[in-house]
Amino acid sequence: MLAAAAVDLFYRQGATATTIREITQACGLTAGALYNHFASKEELLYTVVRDSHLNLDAAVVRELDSAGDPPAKLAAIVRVYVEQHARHRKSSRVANSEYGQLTGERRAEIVEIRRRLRDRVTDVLRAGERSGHFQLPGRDEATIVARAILDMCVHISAWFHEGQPLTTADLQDRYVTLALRMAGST
Amino acid sequence: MLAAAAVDLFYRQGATATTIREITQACGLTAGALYNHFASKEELLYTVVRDSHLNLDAAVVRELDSAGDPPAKLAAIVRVYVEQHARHRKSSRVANSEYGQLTGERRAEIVEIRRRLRDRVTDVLRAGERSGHFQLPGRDEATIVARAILDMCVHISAWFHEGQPLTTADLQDRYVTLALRMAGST
DNA sequence: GAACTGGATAAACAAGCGTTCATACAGTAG
DNA sequence: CTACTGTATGAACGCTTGTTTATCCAGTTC
Repeated sequence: MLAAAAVDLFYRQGATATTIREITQACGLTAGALYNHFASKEELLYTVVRDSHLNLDAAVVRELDSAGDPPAKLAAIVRVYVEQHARHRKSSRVANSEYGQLTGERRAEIVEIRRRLRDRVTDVLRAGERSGHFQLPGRDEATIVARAILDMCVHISAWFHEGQPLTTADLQDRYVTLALRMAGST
Repeated sequence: MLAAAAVDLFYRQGATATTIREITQACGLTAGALYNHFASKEELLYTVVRDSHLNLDAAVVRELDSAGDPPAKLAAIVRVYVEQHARHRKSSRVANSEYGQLTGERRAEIVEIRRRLRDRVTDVLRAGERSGHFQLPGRDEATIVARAILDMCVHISAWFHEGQPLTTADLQDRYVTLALRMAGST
């Protein structure tokens, strides 16, 4: 409940610009009540950001396992990313734009998850390059193309919202096509 | 000088998390001195954000005029975007991630510039679709493909920094290729 | 040299921040 | 009934925030 209110406010105003009193008031509580559930404002942000990243990572792993060749794997990843950033756009956007406010170990943990997520895409692109399924636009380009694909997928959360005429499923189809084209899928 | 220090701090910490005293201290001044140059913290942010947007817009218009067919125009836009977001990554990133903190008329002005920038890309994609240079992945997809291309270009500023082995010029070439592939350039 | 200007200062301001704490109260267990 | 746990409260804490103000000083202009 508190976490949900926090996501909503962080999404609209940014985490730094959002007040403990705003968050608790949105749940009909007073400021002090928050500290029965979270040790600090940063821990609350950390919880929200980590949950979003872990959900995404788990979904990617799940879909990756049940996909076959590199094009199928890339399509699966893109499908998951679009789904996550379209359907849970508030928490996803908070996760992506506010994780930098974390400090120390918490920040390091999130950065590590993000590196892992990026590597999964890079690995698929490299495998596809070797197998001849993909033709990337340069030498050792997998990391760059991975970043480009992820940037375009992640930032859906900044502008998309479900409704006429474009559904999440539509968006998934379009973005899979775009990603495969970027990879030079044959 | 003050604006440059502000860009640097906004880039590293976010605008809300950055203090007037931090900005002025970075220039060897005290807090009050800022108000000889800017009416408020928001006006300082506004100046920084607007300058970045206007520079980008001017560069896009200039290059667009001297490019021929739709593929050349799309390539020109991507070149400008990559250049701007790679070489001036701090101010670009601040412009893109902090403009939402502006309020009222100032915010409306920036939102309008951003819409115009997006429309320039959409128009090129539509023209290329009509002329047969492009084949977009669906019906009336120009707006979506435009967003995807811009998202991937803009967010270079979050991870790129000039150096070995990848130069800005390299990145421009790669991203032009990616964008043309996304548009289904023949 | 008098008048004016632009820009700097230290000090203060009210408001708001995240956080703590003593207290209270409802529900559950023994 | 008693003890305990979980959670809420309101008031306070010390600190920081953006901003204002009276004052000062170095140049420039006449």
